[in-house]
Amino acid sequence: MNKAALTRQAILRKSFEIIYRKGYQSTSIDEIIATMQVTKGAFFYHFKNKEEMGLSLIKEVMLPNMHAIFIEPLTATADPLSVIYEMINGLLSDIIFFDVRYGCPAMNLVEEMAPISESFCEQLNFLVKEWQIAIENCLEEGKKTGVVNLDTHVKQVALFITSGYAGIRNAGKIFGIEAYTCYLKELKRYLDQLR
Amino acid sequence: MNKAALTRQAILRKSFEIIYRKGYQSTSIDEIIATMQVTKGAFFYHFKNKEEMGLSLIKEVMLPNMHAIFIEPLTATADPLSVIYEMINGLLSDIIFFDVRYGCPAMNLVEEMAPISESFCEQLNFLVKEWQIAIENCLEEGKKTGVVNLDTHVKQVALFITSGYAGIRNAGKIFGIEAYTCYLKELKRYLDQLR
DNA sequence: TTCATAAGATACCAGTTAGTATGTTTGTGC
DNA sequence: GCACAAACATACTAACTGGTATCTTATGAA
Repeated sequence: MNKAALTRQAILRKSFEIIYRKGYQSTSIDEIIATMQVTKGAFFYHFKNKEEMGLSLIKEVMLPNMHAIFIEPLTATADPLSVIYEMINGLLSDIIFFDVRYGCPAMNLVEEMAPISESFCEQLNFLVKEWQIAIENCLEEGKKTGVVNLDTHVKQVALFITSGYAGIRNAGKIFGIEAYTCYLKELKRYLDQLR
Repeated sequence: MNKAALTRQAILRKSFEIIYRKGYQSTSIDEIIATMQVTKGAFFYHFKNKEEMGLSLIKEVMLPNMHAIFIEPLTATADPLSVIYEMINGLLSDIIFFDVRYGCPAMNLVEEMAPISESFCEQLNFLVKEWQIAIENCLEEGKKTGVVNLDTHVKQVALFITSGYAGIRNAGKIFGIEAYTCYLKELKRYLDQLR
């Protein structure tokens, strides 16, 4: 990768870090470039404005990362319901990419930007839908092998699970990690009941 | 109520309206006062700064309102699980206080402010906890009358439900009301399984 | 060496932000 | 009708916002 591409990626990574903690709108370009060895000229050389940077951030940083963390675990060959539980459990246990105080970067962006930006809404819709479809496929597979009850509505369940995840990330912000462990117990009960 | 108190309340109501649509940090005092016949002097006469206004907004507008919309329905005398379902159904069907694009005012504030303000976090913790406890009591009552399965962990379930609600409000922002109806079906299934 | 372009630095602008300083009106007890 | 404080109104500031215009340096082909 050449120097220009490295600079661009560095800006995106740093932006992601700060936006995760402060939100998109409250993160200023000045703050982003101040915390790294990059100037405003460089920033606007790589992105025509703040919005283009934000959208690039979703496409080039979040989508690949989320794919690895959210969808990859679902390709495991074990019992689908355990696989789904372990994916959520893994997400909530991850303290490298996530912080209980700041919730989930993707869901935070949905909350903040979906209502006020069509472009953000589209990108985030795509991101979350991809996750849901992966869960649906996982459940469908479980139906075939007889692990998942045949009258399970996979779309409904997938939405129920992803919504629950978004919600517990929200609750974690006010209740701390105890909320996570409490939630996981009930999630397990819920998933078992789909057998 | 005297004129001063009316002015104060008018500021809080208008602030609530705008903050619901734009978020707390992105709502400027200038915008609040510009959309009503009040000046900056009046604003800072009633509130020492923006934060005090925000906290007053939670205490004096949201807490009473939420109490009426979130907790009141739970005091119905019907089957507790139906009561809980109808409360969530009522919340998601309400298009007077809520808009699918903007989600839930309370959960939005949690998402935005809990991570960056201890004071907001405390207030919102209190608000959500009150709701959860009302659900717990409702379930406990159901246990007594034999409607709710005795090995149900009421705390777990209450957290699971409130989280799900917060999450579906989030999902609604990107998927629209179809997400609500889809979610409600699975919620019903989930609640029935607690019998 | 020349020179064109990519990549980045510096300084600045116009608009917006929360907050303040200082004024004016309005109500209320006496 | 006077005193005085509560309840506002007006005008301002200092800091910050996204974005631009202009300058400088590195790179690589001819």
